[in-house]
Amino acid sequence: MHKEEQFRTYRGYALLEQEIGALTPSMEDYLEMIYRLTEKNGYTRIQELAAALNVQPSSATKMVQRLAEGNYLIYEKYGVIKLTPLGDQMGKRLLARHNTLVEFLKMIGATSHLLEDTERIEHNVSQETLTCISRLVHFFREHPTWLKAYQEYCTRFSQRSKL
Amino acid sequence: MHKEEQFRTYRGYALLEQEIGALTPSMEDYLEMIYRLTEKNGYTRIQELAAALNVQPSSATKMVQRLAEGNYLIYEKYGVIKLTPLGDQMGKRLLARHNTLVEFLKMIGATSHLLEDTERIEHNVSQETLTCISRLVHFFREHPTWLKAYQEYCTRFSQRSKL
DNA sequence: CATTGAATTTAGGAGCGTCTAACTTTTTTA
DNA sequence: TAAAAAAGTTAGACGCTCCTAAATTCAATG
Repeated sequence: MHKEEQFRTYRGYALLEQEIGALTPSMEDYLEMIYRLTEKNGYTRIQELAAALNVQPSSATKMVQRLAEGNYLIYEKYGVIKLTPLGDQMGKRLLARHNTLVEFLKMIGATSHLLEDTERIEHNVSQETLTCISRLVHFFREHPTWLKAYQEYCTRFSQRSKL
Repeated sequence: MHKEEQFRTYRGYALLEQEIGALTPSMEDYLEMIYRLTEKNGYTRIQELAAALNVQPSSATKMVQRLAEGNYLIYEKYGVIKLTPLGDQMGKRLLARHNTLVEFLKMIGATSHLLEDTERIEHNVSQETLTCISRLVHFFREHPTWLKAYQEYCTRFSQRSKL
């Protein structure tokens, strides 16, 4: 009746993804950051990466080695990190996804945990959902009046809850 | 300059949460499901829970023991699972969060991975963001014309991309 | 009430992603 | 160019959550 057989735990979905060879959330984080850091000079280094992500260099080394195995980047011991075409493409997509979510959250007024919410949500959104969100952003951009109406609606709401 | 020091990996945020004693995503999944299953009879059992979440009974046992330690539920070996007031309150909140996200995703047309996206996003949304999303849902409910406008906007979009 | 079968628990192992500590390599500096 | 400092690697440990296999307890049946 309730078709509840389909439910999985959070971990369960993560394991499913693994099976189909997808990037883990952490791999996505590293790749996205490498893409950012790479924009300036065409490469980045372990330390810069580790600092940007708030992890220890040893963690960065390990992950970079994994990403190199997956052909997302070129890396030799003690050397420089460069993206392959595959990694570059992936990084671009990850960054675009990130930015779409930032725009969306800003738009709806969810700004105080903006970075954290984005970082956490981005790994958990299907392509389809991302497309819908992107359209919503564009829609409101093209109809600023309605966006304003929403924002006023929010203001009224929060004043009411102060009573 | 770029204030990138604040970035963390997905794992990094998870570890931060642990430190402040929050529930892990998996704990939330179990609690939410126990809440659902409990609605009917006031209790549930290991097996029912495991089946509903697509995990092995041994995994469910372990987690239930952890949740019992955290005072979210009452459980004795080989017995029945019942929520404490704390667990009940938490479960209610988790389910409400789940439902809010479902409504939102439906509204924007992200329906083909509805369950999975919801399950994955729900653990990663701050209270503030959830509030904003909830308001957006209510806003569109009160202004069905604008919702329809958005949906038509989407239709136009997808037709364009078919060309 | 003894047996059988279902439900549950325990024990132990695996992968992920983090850490610390110790070691190695590279770079800088004097 | 030799010593010191910085950068990077390796090894080993930990917690989370899952699994399988084996042991245990409970419930049902004859």
